Parts: sequence; C-alpha cells; structure tokens
Amino acid sequence: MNQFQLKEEHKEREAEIKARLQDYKNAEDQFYELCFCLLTPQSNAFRCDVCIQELMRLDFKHREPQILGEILKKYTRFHNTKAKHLALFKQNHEKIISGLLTCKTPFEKRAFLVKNVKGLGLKEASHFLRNTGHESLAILDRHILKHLVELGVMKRIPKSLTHKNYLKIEKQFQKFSKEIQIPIDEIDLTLWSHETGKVFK
DNA sequence: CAATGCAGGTAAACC
DNA sequence: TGGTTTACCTGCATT
Repeated sequence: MNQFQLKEEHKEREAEIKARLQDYKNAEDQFYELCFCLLTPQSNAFRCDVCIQELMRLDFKHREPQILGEILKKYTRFHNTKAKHLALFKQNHEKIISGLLTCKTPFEKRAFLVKNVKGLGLKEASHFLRNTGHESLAILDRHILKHLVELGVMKRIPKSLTHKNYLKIEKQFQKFSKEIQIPIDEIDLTLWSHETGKVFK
C-alpha cells in the first residue's frame, strides 16, 4: 500500500466511510461501545460485535454478570481477564461516562479513560473515542503501524509500543494526515477496508 | 491430519 | 525511573 493507492481507495470508499463516521457521531450506546473496545484486543472485531449483541439481548447493562466469562469464551481470547474488565467497568460506568463530559479535548478524554478504565489502553481508548464521533486520535495497532511504515510515515515499527512511542507516532501520523488532506479517522477506515474488504469498526 | 501462524493489546512483573 | 518481557488464552485458517 503506497500513498497513491491510499488516495485511490479512500476516494473509492469516501461516501461509505463518511456515512459510517456519521453513524458514530449519532453515537448509539456508549456503554456497549466501550464494552466492545474492551473485548477487541487480539480478537476478531466481527465476533466481538456479535458478542456485544448477545450481551445487549441479556441486558448486561442492568443485570449481574454471573456467567459472563462463559459468554465471552465463545467469541474472544482472554475471556477471564476481559470478563473482569467488563464487570469492573459496569460497576463504574456512570462515573466514567459523566467524567468524560468534564474533559474538554479528545486528548483529555483519552487520558481520563486510560487512567480510569482498567483494560483500556491508548489504542482502545482512541478506538472508543473514534467510534463515538471524535476525530484526529490515532488508533495504532499492528496493521496500521505496518501501513504507516509502507506509507513512509516512519522508518520502522518500534520494538515496543510504549506510551511515549505511541504519542510520538501519533504526531507523525497527524502530520501525514494533514499533508495528504485526509482526516486520520478516514485513513484508518480506508486501511481497514483494504485489509478486510469492509468498512466496519 | 498435524503443525504452524496469527488475531484491531494491556497490565503487571521484571530488571 | 522507565524500557522490555511475560501472562492472559483459544479458535480458526493455512500449509
């Protein structure tokens, strides 16, 4: 994937991508969206979405978890630790969601989430914010990092993605985004549709 | 059929 | 103090 291809594919999918991002702005339920982001690490996003649908049917938001681990096991890796993360978030979610409202910038919101939601790191916190209508935060996962190297945004993928590294790469990504005049969230969805053939989450 | 690779990472332990 | 390694965990596609 080079810059030319990126522009072409973005152009091809632009309408669909913008529509999807608009959906995010009309933000469905933030509670379940954050649950989704707690599930996705090292797991298939489509399966996680199905898992969330099941949790919604069970009204997880208002009921005790009980067999939560068993449910997660059907769809994702690390179901035990993720069940703990979900249960903990469920306990505090009102405080978390209202706390978000007191943050002014997406950057502050992300820092707040990383600090207050166990199981949510920089990548998934950015993912959640993108999925609830915020622009300009980079969702740096293995695939995107690979593409950023191909696109010449950076030389190599760092050995370990530390907090410091993450923010540094994010700045380079934002600079690149400005140069080619495509918003980061649209680049992200373009690269993912390139990977999966679909415009999703 | 068995072996291998690989999933949209994060917290905590480890030097 | 801060970068690096390890535990968490398993289904599914590919070879």
